[in-house]
Amino acid sequence: MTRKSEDAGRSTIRDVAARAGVSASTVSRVLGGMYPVSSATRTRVMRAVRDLDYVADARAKAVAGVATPTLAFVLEDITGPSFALMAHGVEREATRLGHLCLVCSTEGDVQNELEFVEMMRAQRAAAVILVGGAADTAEYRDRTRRMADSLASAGSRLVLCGRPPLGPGAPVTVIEYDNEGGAYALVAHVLAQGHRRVLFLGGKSDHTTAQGRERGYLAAHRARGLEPDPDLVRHGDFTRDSGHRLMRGALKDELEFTAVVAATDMVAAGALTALHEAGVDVPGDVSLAGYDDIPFARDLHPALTTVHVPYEELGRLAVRTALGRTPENSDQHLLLGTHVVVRNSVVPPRESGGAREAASLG
Amino acid sequence: MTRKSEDAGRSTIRDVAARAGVSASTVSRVLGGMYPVSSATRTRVMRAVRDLDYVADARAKAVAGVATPTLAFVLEDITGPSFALMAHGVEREATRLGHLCLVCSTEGDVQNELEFVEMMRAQRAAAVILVGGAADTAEYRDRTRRMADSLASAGSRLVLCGRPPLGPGAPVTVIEYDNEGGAYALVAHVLAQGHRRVLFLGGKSDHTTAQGRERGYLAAHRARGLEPDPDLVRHGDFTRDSGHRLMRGALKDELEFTAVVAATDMVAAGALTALHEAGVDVPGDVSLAGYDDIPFARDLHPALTTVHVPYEELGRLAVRTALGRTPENSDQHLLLGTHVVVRNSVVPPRESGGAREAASLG
DNA sequence: CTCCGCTCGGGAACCGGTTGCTATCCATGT
DNA sequence: ACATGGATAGCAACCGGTTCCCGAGCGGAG
Repeated sequence: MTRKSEDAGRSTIRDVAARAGVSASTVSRVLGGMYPVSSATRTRVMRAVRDLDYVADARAKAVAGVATPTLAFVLEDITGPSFALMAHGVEREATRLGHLCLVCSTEGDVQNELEFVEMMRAQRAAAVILVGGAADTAEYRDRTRRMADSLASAGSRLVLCGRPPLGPGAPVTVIEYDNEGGAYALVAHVLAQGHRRVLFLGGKSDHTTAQGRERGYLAAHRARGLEPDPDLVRHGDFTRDSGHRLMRGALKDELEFTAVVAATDMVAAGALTALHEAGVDVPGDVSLAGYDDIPFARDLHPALTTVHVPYEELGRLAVRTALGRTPENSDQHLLLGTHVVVRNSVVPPRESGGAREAASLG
Repeated sequence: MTRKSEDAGRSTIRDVAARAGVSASTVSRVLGGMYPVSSATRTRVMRAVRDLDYVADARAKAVAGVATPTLAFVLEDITGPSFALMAHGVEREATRLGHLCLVCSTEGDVQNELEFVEMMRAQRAAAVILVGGAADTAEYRDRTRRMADSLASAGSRLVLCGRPPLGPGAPVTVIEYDNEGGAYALVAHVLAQGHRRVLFLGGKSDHTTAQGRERGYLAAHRARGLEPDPDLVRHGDFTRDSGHRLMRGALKDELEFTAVVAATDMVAAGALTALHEAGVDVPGDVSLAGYDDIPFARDLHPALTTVHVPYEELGRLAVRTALGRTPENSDQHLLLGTHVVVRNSVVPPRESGGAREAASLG
């Protein structure tokens, strides 16, 4: 009868006070715990709190100066495995540090991003983490710079996570991974197996992540004194469907190659399926490599050789750095390492063969 | 010089008022837009707002009665593909409806869940969405019921999404999908191909989602007058590693079967890899089916026959229903359909053969 | 028997907004 | 010329908390 029968909506601290026969200040103090209160009073108050199922309004507390620290992260689409990994890292670390965690997916729309950052400023979020590559245009830098300043002047902080850094002096924390280096190492590995015509299935050509991986591809060739045939690099996006489409196109064009390097594991997965559909054996006829080392990579058949990116760690680091209190490290820029993980999808080429013959036999 | 030179932290509405030479009320009104203000005043105020880069504190607004609607969802681990899909649906629909979106992953810890729900109550979230199966114990019902009441009395709402429903009368919205039905249809399909010994790789035996799928497996057999060999159902969890381990175990035990039904696509992926490793051909020697229809399922080789679950729609519906204003539909319970999607991993069994012989030959 | 200091609780101001009520100004209508 | 009223802007109260400051009661020391 007593317990929670008198709901009728959220109760205030004054309701509790009235029920306990004390003042609101006293309730606040026993809940705060940092103030001497007689145990009799404490008991009465606690009882009233339980009876009313009272929880102090976090927004009101915030206004009064006792904020619930909050942090936001925005990505394009949480559905992508590598994004999900980062999100997980961010979320874990944030809650470990006692922060609430707001998400927003922009679906690639700049306008959404802008609006969301504005909301976060209104929420007085401790930090806003922008995740994932983007086109590095002047407009991008300008816009992002403005967000950074705006956030900074509100006592908040912008974090760029795997996203093109701004010029120096911007109040921004940047966490990246060695994107180009990973691609370089991977392609070097493929080349070392003896492949000479390796097809590159890239992403959008203005997307910095895609660019970095393509640069690695080129650099690895040049380091061996090779100049890759321009016909061998094709552009799409980072989706599974793009890999499938691009691969089918390459097959139809009767392009000659003995290995394929995909810009992401998703692209590789699509490409692999297209290869299977065309009757091309992987890695027998054609070797295949991916990028990201998403959990699924090892369950592809053959298990995918790829480059490991510490996505979850990236996310964790992003929040730890953003929330790091030391003021001297204000404009940090971190770079995490990547490494290739060798599985079964890349082997030396046959003396003769490759995609063209395999497909025409199929 | 003028612009944003006078940062020094967030500015208040009174700063803006002072700079524009008006009162705080006036600033509030021009920002609110719903009150007649002379255009001269409006201009001065807007200019001050821009100069100071002012954004009203959302928490203060909330206290004053103009809340930013917020909604929370909590899941075990956003890294799982089906969870990610639901998260995406939730997030999309929430922002479409103008809500902010808080996340929390519990890592399976009940304590975390409880604490988070309490925070959400303090935040006055419009709804809290609990995602993913759980053990349906008395303790679970009791605890969840308590959360529901607590939230309800604070004017909020608990949504159970793919999670065991409470008894009637609980102030809860439940969104489920036809878990057992999907499994039934899938196993019926496998049986219809002629398989008689089908191995079931299940999840935790107290987990309701796992139970539902297992019930479907059993029911499909019985509908045909078959009683499956108890040795053919094995329990693990819903991870890729579990599938791998279970499959290896079954192979080592020289269990006889011609088809495998995995409780999730992840489990199927692990099992498939184990099968490949043992030199068993899929679907030649053994057929394989999964559950969830995660995007990756069709890039497995062979492309995985599985049952499609409308996860994203589930998430969208969860928020739409939770936020649905009609008060008559207070204790809603929705059930979404599932359907099997036939790909290449299930074919009729060979006259003789199956896993045992294939493995011993390999 | 005072006086002092400590413990404990209440009143009121404040946080950063919103909004009801009121006062002023100015342009009409007659 | 005066009443009338619409358009604007300001004052002050309020939202739900926290905390500063102060006073009351009480026990021990001098």
